[in-house]
Amino acid sequence: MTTTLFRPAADVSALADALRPALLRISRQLRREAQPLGLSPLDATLLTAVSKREGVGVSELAELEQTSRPTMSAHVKRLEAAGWLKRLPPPSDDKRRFGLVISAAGRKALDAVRRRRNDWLEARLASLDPAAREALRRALDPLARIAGERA
Amino acid sequence: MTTTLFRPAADVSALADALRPALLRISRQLRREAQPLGLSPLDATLLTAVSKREGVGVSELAELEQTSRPTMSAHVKRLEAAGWLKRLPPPSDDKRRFGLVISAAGRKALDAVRRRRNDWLEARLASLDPAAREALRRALDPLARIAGERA
DNA sequence: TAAGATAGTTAGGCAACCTAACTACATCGC
DNA sequence: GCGATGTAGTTAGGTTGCCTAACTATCTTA
Repeated sequence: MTTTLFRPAADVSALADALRPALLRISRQLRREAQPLGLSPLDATLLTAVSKREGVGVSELAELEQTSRPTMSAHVKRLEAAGWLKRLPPPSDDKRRFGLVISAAGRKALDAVRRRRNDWLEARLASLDPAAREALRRALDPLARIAGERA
Repeated sequence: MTTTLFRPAADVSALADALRPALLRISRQLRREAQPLGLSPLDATLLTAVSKREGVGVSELAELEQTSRPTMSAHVKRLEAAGWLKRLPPPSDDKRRFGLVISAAGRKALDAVRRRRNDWLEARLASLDPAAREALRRALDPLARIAGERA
C-alpha cells in the first residue's frame, strides 16, 4: 500500500471502480429504451455519425464507432433496409467502396426523435438539480475522450 | 428557437444527445474487455453488490441491479457454477428464498481483479489529465443517480 | 502480372437481455 | 382449514449487439 508520493494509481482505480457499475447500469437502461418511433439509441448514434460525414464508407464508419467491420456492415444493412440510410454507388473510382448518406426518411426520423424529448435519459437528467447537470456537462469531454471519440 | 428565460428543456436535450453516444460507446468497450482473470466487469459488479448485502435474494438483487428476475437468476446460476457465489439454504423460515453470499473464492477473485489495475477503463482514466479525472469524480454522483442506484 | 492490401459480406457463435409461463411456497380472508 | 391471490425463483424461447474466421471483389504495387 504505502500511499504517499505519486500514487495516482489508487485514485484512478477507485474512480474506475465507482464509474464502472454506474456506466454499465446506465447503458443497460439506454439500450432497453423502447422506441415507439423506431430508431433505437444506437440507430440514432449511427445516423448522426453518417450525417456528419456524408459519403463515409462502412469500414471507416466501423472504425469511427469502434466496432468490427462485420458488425457495422450488419447495422448498415439494417438501417438501409429500414430506409434510413442510402448507399451511393461508388462516388470515387473505387468500385469496392460506396458512400453512405442519410436518407430523407432517416433525417426525418432523427429529427422526430430529437424533438420527442421524453426519453429515459432526458427524463433522468431533467430530474436532477442544475448543479448535477452542470457537473455532467463538465464531464462530457473526459467521457468523450474515454470513449475514444474521433473528430 | 427562442432560447431565453427558462428553457431548461433544450439544454437537457442537448446534454442527453451528447451523453448518449459517449455512454453507449464506453459501455461497448467495457463489455468487450477480455478478462484473463475470469470475472467480467458485470461479474465484478454483481459480486460487489452481493458482498454489500449478504443474504440478499435473487429477486431483490434483480431489482437492485435493475434487471429482470430471470436474467438475474441466470447470472446467479453462472456465478454459483463458477464457485464465486453461494446460496445459503433458507435463512429465514421462508423456504422459497435463499440468501446469496460471496464465497471465499469469489472474494479472492474480486480482490485480484481490484489489484490488477490494468484494465481498459483504468488505462483510459490514467491517460487523462488530473482536471479531467476530477470532473469525472464530480460527475459520479449524478451518474449514480441516473443509474438509479439504491443504497 | 502476380502478390498483397483493402472494402465489404457471409457464416457461425456468444453474452446479456427480455417476456411468458411454470413450480413451489406464503399469506390473507372467510 | 382452505381456496384465492401473491411472491421467489426457474425454464423456455427469442432478440440484439457484438465478435472472429473466412470469403469475394477490387485496387495497388513490385
